Amino acid sequence: MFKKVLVAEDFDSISIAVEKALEELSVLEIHHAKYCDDAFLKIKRAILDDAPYDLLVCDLSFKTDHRKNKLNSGDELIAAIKKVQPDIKTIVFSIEDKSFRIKSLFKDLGINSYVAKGRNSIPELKKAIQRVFNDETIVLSSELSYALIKKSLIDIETYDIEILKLLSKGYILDEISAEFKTLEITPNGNSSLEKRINRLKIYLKANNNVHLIAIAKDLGLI
Amino acid sequence: MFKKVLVAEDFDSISIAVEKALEELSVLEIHHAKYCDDAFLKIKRAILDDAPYDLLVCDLSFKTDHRKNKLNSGDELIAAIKKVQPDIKTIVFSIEDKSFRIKSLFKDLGINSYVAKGRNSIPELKKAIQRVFNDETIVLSSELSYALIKKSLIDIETYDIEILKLLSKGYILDEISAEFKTLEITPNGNSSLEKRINRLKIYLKANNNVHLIAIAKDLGLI
DNA sequence: CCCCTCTTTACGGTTTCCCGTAAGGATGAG
DNA sequence: CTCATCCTTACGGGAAACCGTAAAGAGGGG
Repeated sequence: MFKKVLVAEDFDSISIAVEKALEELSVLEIHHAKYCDDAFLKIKRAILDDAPYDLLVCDLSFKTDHRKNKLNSGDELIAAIKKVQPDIKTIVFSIEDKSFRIKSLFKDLGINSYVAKGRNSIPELKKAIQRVFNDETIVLSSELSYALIKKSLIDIETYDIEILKLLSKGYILDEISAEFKTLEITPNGNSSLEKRINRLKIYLKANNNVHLIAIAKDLGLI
Repeated sequence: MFKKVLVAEDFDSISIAVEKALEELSVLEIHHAKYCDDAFLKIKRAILDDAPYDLLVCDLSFKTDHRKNKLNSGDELIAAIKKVQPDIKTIVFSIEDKSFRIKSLFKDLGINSYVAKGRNSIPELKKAIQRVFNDETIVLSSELSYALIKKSLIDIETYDIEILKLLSKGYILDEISAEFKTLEITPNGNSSLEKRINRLKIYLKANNNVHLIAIAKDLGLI
């Protein structure tokens, strides 16, 4: 079994249960970080001490509070860690259940497993840890099917997200166009923006912009 | 200390930690429900058996899954329970941190304490349980201040929420007006609706309807 | 009863969205 | 080079939102 594991999770209520699970799997060294920055420091420290972590169990969203942090989400944390220790095994344990998000975790960040927090997630987490230890590449909690992930959303890219974000901030088309021009994002003509928004509306089955933003919020796109 | 406590919480990862905390407070009987409906049944059963619960520790949001439930949120659960056992002590343990929501829990549902899930929430929960046992009326986790609650949102009522919901579903003014007429909700003239939406836009500092819905979503109003 | 006030509704002008059509520009194949 | 195609942008007309003004209706006090 894994020897040295780091748990990055802000809620104490959850990390208590995760650590209990790890103990039951006979993990010897279990460390815990409540902030992404702390987690990253521990990873780097461990490398310097020549005793790197075998496994990272990581949440995605971290509550913001008074503390100022460089890394503010599990995504950023994993990306940073992969740069200093590319071979570390990673399991994401999160409430997020949007296929769009999960897919990108496997594709862009190369995580090994994803377990959704839920009614029976601790047993699932244990199974996932076991299977990652056995070098299975992609492991999903049973509540999620890989089929779901594959279908995913057609092609909503950063460009679309950017438009949606500006719309949600109350920008009108002219303003988005202007903003894109200063940021040198193309296309930035009103018509192109309209066309792109229209594509999104068709794809997400929205009647109008208001509806579109409501759906995008629900999907966690913005 | 309380003798018989019910924990209504869908995530196993969290309920494990809550139950551990209750054990440490020497609570003898700890029961647990993953669905609101189950929790309600247990409460009713306990009354029939002449051994009612002393305390309810309750989450607010419950993940929906395959199961069909009558009660789908902590709010509904508490409201239902208060009808059959008005004197039960209630502590809400939730991730929700919108003053608007929390205020209505105290005002409309008469809960005794609110603890926000966070980085140090289990010790806070323990303290809250202790203080509720000592009959203190309103107890908040230290991360929240009562001042915050008092100021709260001016007067956003069900009527406003209804409008916001319909807007977020892509309805246009005419459609909202028609809907309100069939539901016999007044006022329902286009102008009145406009005026009300405008009030919301001013209050929530929104530039237009799209912006307004984005903000309402962020605040958890819809 | 009338007057005052507040709420609800109606109306009109401007802005923005919405949607179809089409012109201009880039790219690649033949 | 020419043609076909795709992408970007422009334009225009109708629908909806936006915003100010004002009329109609409801309720309360004197």
